Amino acid sequence: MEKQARDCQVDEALEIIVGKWKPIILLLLFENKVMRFNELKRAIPGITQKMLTTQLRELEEEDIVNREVYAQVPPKVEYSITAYGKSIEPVLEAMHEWSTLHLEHKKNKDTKYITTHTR
Amino acid sequence: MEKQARDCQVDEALEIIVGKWKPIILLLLFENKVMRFNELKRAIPGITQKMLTTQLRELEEEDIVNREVYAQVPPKVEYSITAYGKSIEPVLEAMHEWSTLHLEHKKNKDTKYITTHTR
DNA sequence: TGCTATAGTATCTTTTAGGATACTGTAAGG
DNA sequence: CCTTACAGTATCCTAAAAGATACTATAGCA
Repeated sequence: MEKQARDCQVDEALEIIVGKWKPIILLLLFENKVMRFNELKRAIPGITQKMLTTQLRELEEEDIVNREVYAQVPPKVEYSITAYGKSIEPVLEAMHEWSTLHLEHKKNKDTKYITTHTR
Repeated sequence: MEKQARDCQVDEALEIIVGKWKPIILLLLFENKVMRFNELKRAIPGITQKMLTTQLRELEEEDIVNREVYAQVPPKVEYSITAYGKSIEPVLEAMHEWSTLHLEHKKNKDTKYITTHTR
């Protein structure tokens, strides 16, 4: 039953990355090192405050993202990737590379479909 | 706005792999090359027929998995990874590796927690 | 004659993720 | 005194994913 064991481990990684906004949050933090809450919000069109909060909390919970609160008014909260969080970058990169390939593959299928069924 | 472009591409990969049973299905097919429907079902404890069917159909749709039907009774249907599907293996592997690390990381956190709060 | 194996469908219900909207407190600036 | 920026909560609602359960056809076997 070693197959199940392996599966569980893949699921572990998935749980971190899955979430509609997590990949983009991580990519932004990898690029910019440190970002404030509203900075992230502005950089991610379409996200609501609630969604940004919950996704960040989940990433924080898993020790991927660091949250630093400054005792100021108006509030200032900075997010960054933890030392441990950096270890996930290769996974994002593998996915990014494959996605590029996949988009290409889909494009070709579509083209084929169109030329086959039109004249 | 190159950030959004990158994000979209990661999402592409995620859509393929996400689905509660897709990783284990893919891992099994990578290992065993060819498997019949019920063979998969028996290898994945807890999955229902409906779930197995829908997940396989989605993978087939994306050209990751091949479905071969034999005109027999009782039916015989064989599933395998397509040539294109093989290209996704590095992604699974990156995730698998990181997951191992992550489990280790979590274990350490838990241990720390326990020793800190008991006596 | 009934039973089994195979590879599914068809329905219905539950669970979870995601989203819309409104609200909070407080300092600085006009 | 009113408004803005900031970083959130609190509620409610919808849509999508997942799950439970029952059903299908048919050849071969005892």
